[in-house]
Amino acid sequence: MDRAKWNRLQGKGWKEGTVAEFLDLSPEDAAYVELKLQLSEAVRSLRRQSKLTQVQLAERLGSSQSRVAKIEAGDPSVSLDLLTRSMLALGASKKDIARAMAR
Amino acid sequence: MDRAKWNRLQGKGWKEGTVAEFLDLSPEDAAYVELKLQLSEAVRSLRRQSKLTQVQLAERLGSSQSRVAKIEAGDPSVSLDLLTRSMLALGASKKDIARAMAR
DNA sequence: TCTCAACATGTCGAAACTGATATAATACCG
DNA sequence: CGGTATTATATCAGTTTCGACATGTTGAGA
Repeated sequence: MDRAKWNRLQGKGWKEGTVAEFLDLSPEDAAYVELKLQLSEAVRSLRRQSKLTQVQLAERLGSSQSRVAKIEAGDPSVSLDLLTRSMLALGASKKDIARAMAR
Repeated sequence: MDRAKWNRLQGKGWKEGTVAEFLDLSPEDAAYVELKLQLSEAVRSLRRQSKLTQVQLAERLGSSQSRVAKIEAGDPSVSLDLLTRSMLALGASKKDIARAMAR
């Protein structure tokens, strides 16, 4: 998976949109991108449901507000590990995470 | 999640066993460890089903045999990202990955 | 036994990811 | 309007994870 390609994804708007078959991504790469985006959406959604600010989630994570913002923005510098740990920090179970990924 | 703690997990046998409530891990940390171990098992299982050697999977991944061995050994130096990309390289879908995680 | 393919383990420099910091938008309320 | 809380974006040095390499172990077949 190419870094530059991933970055181009960021550039465009594609807020709401479904996915990224709009670039020449292999099905594999597309699935990987989707997985990360779905988790980032799930984090934002869960955090809001929990009535937490980004600062508060950052505290639970031992991280910073700016990183939480990046997590939720689908920033390419955010790993699946961090996305997953964010879900767990919000009280999500393995099943919850699996559900968010399978969507 | 403490690095040293994760390393101690490696030390003990606990091959087959269910999980890691045998150390003082928070439910969160335990879930994170479980996720990684479940995926590493899924990778090995899928690779064998596909009749591939570690070298062949490494080629698909653009990686090396030694890293694939670590992936399947649940080595702490292996990220969820790499585990996930391994599953995808083996043809797994998002749902397949979710299934492996929810187990 | 010897050979060979498959797998395991340790190490290292390079690349990716991280928290922190600074600073800029945005939004709500007085 | 100013003030305050929340979120967004950029940058950077420290850490983690990476592929690669070297080397060791295992198991099956001759």
